[in-house]
Amino acid sequence: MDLNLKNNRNTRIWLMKSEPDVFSFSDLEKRKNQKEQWDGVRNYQARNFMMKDMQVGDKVLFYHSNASPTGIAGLCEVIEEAKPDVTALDPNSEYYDPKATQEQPRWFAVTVGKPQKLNRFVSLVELREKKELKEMLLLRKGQRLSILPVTQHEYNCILTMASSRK
DNA sequence: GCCAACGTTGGC
DNA sequence: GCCAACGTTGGC
Repeated sequence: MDLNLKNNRNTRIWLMKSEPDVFSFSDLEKRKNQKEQWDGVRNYQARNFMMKDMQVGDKVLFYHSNASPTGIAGLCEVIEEAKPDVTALDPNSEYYDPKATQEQPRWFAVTVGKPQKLNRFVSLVELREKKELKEMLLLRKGQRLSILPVTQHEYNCILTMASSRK
């Protein structure tokens, strides 16, 4: 499976999926200081993006998954580097991982903030219709990773879509 | 709710 | 290390 997900230092833009029923873009806007640690990720590839590749200042497309409609709900930024995801240590958390310990936290998460509204929601259906986005990882069959790198070109294209009418 | 397409687990 | 069984993701 060649998804071209290798470590890429030029990557400064990411797409992060969240189920709006759990945590939506407007939830981020309402948070104190408008920031939130991206906890609950329990996939190593997504974790490694947060631990190894994401840097403070990276741009993030906030994507609503498992929703109607699904799509890009807003923008935000990485504002703190990855730190231990303490929900893994909490037996009462739905994200509890018995294999995680204080010494070996196992799961890490960046903190995102600076939510920035888009003129409008850009749905997955619309993204699929764009020829320019044909190669976008999000749109690949079987791609389920909850954190994905986005190219500058894809980012620009989506911002243009969001600032213009359907 | 269905189910394709993944990822993870654990026996061997 | 292989791989079947199982669990999860996420669009529809």
